[in-house]
Amino acid sequence: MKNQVKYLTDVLEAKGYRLTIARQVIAETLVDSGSHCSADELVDLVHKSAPGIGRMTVYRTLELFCHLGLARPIYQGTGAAHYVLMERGHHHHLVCSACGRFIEFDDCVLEKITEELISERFNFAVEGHLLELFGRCQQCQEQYNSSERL
Amino acid sequence: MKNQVKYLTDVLEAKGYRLTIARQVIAETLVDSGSHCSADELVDLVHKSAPGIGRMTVYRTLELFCHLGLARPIYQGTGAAHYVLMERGHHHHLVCSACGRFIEFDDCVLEKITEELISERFNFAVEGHLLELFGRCQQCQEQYNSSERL
DNA sequence: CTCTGTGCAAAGGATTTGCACTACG
DNA sequence: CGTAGTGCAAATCCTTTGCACAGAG
Repeated sequence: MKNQVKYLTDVLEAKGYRLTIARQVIAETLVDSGSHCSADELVDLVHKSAPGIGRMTVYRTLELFCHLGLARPIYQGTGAAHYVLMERGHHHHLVCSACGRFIEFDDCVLEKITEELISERFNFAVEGHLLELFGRCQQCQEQYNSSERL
Repeated sequence: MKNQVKYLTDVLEAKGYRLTIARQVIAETLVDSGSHCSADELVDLVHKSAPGIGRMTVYRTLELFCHLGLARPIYQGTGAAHYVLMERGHHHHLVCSACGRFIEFDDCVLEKITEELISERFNFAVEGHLLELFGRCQQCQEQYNSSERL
């Protein structure tokens, strides 16, 4: 987890971006949050350890992370976008279509093969991927039928 | 492609939603667009064939499609969310991190296996997935080095 | 006929500028 | 020291309500 933060800051420096207090705090907070939260939640969390850091800085840092392939915005259809960290370029999670719960997992063997195939077929230099699986989590399979209306 | 539209409208009816002109036009337009556009673009496209259909109806229909697992919003980090159709619950594309170009593809063999593994391990009823691969498309590999700044 | 779906306009949020100030390297 | 990064507030843009009307079944 500490390593994860170091990786983020190392990439920043390697690309010639300045390693500021704000960016460090934001990186730490994002990792601590479980690598998954909205910009707004992140602003609140950051304020707990460093009240001086502005909302804008959080937005801009997230944008920077995305630009560098370190994070990715995902949109849940309502409200604000969420940001997920892409550890070593990868992120996987399950999204429950009933309760919206996220279940993070880290299993990359099959996707590796996919990447190689794609890389060849489309002449596309794959740098990472996001795999989202949609369905019903255990609780929601028990609680609901599949027919609740919008 | 025609089948794709029929599938969408069939699901609507099967779930007890009314099959209105507006929904039909929106489904057709979304499929014609290549199953991938922003709400705003879709409003404009829909207006070309049916000027009477309001912006709200497009938003609400997209929300409905997402609720039914027929579409998925994706967020590119700037501006409006894009919506992609999930054909038979699946969608795959490549995103170029330099030019933002999308390359759609349809290759599902490996993911099938992944779904089964996940399903067992997490007791999660997988209904579909979205796989996004990030990297450089052919043109961008030729044109840029990997170090352009934000 | 009844209830779901639609359209409009206004409200509500999230995200993005513009610009002076701060601080990393 | 110079430039990249920051913070604030105002502006912008996307998306969502509220409510009366229209149309599908």
